[in-house]
Amino acid sequence: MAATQAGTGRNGRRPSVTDVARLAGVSVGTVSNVLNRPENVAPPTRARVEAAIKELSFVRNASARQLRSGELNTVGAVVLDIANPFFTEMARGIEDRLAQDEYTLMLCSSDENPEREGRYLRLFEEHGVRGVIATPSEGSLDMLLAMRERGIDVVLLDHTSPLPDLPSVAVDDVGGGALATEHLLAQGHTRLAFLNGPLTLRQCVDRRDGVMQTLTAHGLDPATSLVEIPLEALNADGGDDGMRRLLAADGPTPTATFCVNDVTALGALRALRDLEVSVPGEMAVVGYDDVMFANMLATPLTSVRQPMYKMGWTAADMLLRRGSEDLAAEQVEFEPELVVRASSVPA
Amino acid sequence: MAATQAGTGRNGRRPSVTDVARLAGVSVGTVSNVLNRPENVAPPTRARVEAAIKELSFVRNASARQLRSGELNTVGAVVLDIANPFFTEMARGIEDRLAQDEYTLMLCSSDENPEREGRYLRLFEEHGVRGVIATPSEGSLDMLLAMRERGIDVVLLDHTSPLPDLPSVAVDDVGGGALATEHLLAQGHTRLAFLNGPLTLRQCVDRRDGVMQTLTAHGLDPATSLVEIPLEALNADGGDDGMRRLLAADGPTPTATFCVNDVTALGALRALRDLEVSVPGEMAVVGYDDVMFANMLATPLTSVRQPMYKMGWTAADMLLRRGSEDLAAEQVEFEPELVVRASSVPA
DNA sequence: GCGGCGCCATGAATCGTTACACTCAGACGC
DNA sequence: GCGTCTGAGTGTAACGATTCATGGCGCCGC
Repeated sequence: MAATQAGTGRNGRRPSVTDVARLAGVSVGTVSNVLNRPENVAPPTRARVEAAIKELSFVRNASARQLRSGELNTVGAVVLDIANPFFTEMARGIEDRLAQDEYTLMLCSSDENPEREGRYLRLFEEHGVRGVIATPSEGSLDMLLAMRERGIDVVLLDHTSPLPDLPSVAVDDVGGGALATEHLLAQGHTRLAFLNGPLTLRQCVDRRDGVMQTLTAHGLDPATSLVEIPLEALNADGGDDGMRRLLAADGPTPTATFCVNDVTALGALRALRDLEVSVPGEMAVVGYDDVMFANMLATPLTSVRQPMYKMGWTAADMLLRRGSEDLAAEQVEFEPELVVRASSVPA
Repeated sequence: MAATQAGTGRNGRRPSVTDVARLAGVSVGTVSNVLNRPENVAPPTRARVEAAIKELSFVRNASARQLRSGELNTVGAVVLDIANPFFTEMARGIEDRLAQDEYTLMLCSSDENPEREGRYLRLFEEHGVRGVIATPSEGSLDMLLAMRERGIDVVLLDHTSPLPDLPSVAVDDVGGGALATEHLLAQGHTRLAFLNGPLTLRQCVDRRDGVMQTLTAHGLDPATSLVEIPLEALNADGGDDGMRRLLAADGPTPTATFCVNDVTALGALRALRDLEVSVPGEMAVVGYDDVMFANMLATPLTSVRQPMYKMGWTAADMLLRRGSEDLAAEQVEFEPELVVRASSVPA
């Protein structure tokens, strides 16, 4: 009997509290109490209601619930590229911290496309998320600020905050770029290449600044000692293509390449292998992020390490703590760390 | 003036259509029309309403919207592990297909934890998602079936369907396990190891079946020719640990290892490197998935390739097409493909 | 000049849940 | 025996957007 009832699905609309109330012979208020304050309902009544819920396989309607009583335990996050281990590792950190407080995460990937990012942010807001963690691309900052004006907590991730009262978790990317460059200069390289992403991304700009500052600090002129290759895409294929373009270009070929992240470095190494250029002998390579597989590559990759998991965890933590305690905006900045491996130092 | 109005945020509640209507001097119905059927509103009126929307920085409330008019263009997906490139590549496929139809994706990671998976599925249902794409772990299948009874489209991903009318996208994992085993036997190995995940996961069971069938088909007794190592975790550390346990175990050490996926194979290779065991000389290694970095490792990894992106794309496509056309349940099965590299064949 | 037709805009009803003020019965104290 | 208190359950007004039957108004054709 229960089966016939419950199994009908698909045709009628979902059962509501009213249906449950009718079946259990109580009022809707009582059903709501069973759902939300069961201790206020006498055990026999509660049992009857629970039986009715099971019988109808009733599921609360989150929209109605939220419409009536405001808040929702969901946080939205927009990252640049979900296929990049750097971002998924951060996402894990976010998710783990949110799970502690029974929050859930809506994760979206903007593909570095501001329009897509905007669409997701709007969607989050329409859904009434409690807060947003975002790795903004250029132009979307205004939208985030506007959302904050409307009362949605915002934490920037992998992006230093441009405003004192906007919390953020970041890594000193200028320092990271400098770290990589210092290392290559110390190895005796004087002609460097930089495979970089679009300058609409803050990460790319900052790492570039670090490179530039370090070069000039060492008395080198970037115009002659640095070849910049703009990448089509910040993935392995982009890196592969960038390296091929670098090697095909006119003029003296650099002896060392700094890649703006490890995934592109992976592609660059692939191109070097295919073209039979020895690493680090003919071309030293340094990446950025130190993702899981960096130390397991054919040529283990020298990389600038970022504490990805911790960054994500911290961002989520700040968001949740802000919600409850309403404390001042923190701006956490982690220090990058150079991990030297065989791709930049001869054995 | 606009600024003072819009900038107040955080204190009052969000503006509603009523506020917009009042400011524009029209009725709520007209505001709704501007939002949903702008062609039915006279241009001057529309302009007035749009100005009011901007002035108040009004954002639609998705809960109310959905409560009244049913549907919502969101699809939920639960995958086993968001940090595994196999799943993120599938997620990209899903996302790209959904974006074509202006759908959005809520992505969650169950961590192979059925309880967590159940929580996410319930959340999806409460939110009224249009459909769910899931890589189910053991036990959650019942929940998915129940959701389908209640009218939510379900597509299984990376899981063959146990029921004729439940659509699914999968890969022949028995065949994949066989492929790997055939290959190792063809290389002359007779004592194999299998680093496998929990048998609560279908993938692990099927790949194991493929191994077993192949061994017996070749007249080998699994009891003597196969060492099974159950992994603590399906990530690099789990693989590292599993390989160490394998090497430390009593009895003759196998000469070849099949890892249930590439991420664990990466860990296994790491352990072998650290313990100075040569690959493939002393130990051949085969992985599964053929993720992006498999061919770039110190020892390029032989792996069983799965069309990850295409799987995700197809699953999303089936979901969307089902919604509109209401066609019969398809059960797509892709064929795995062995990619031989240096980790299993001496140079 | 009038019926009829489009075009626009209106506003009440509606979705499912929750909060809250309320009733009612029974227990208890004096 | 009367007031009071408590615990259990009730009924209804919100929440915010959408839908749809309704009606006013101007214009066209006969």
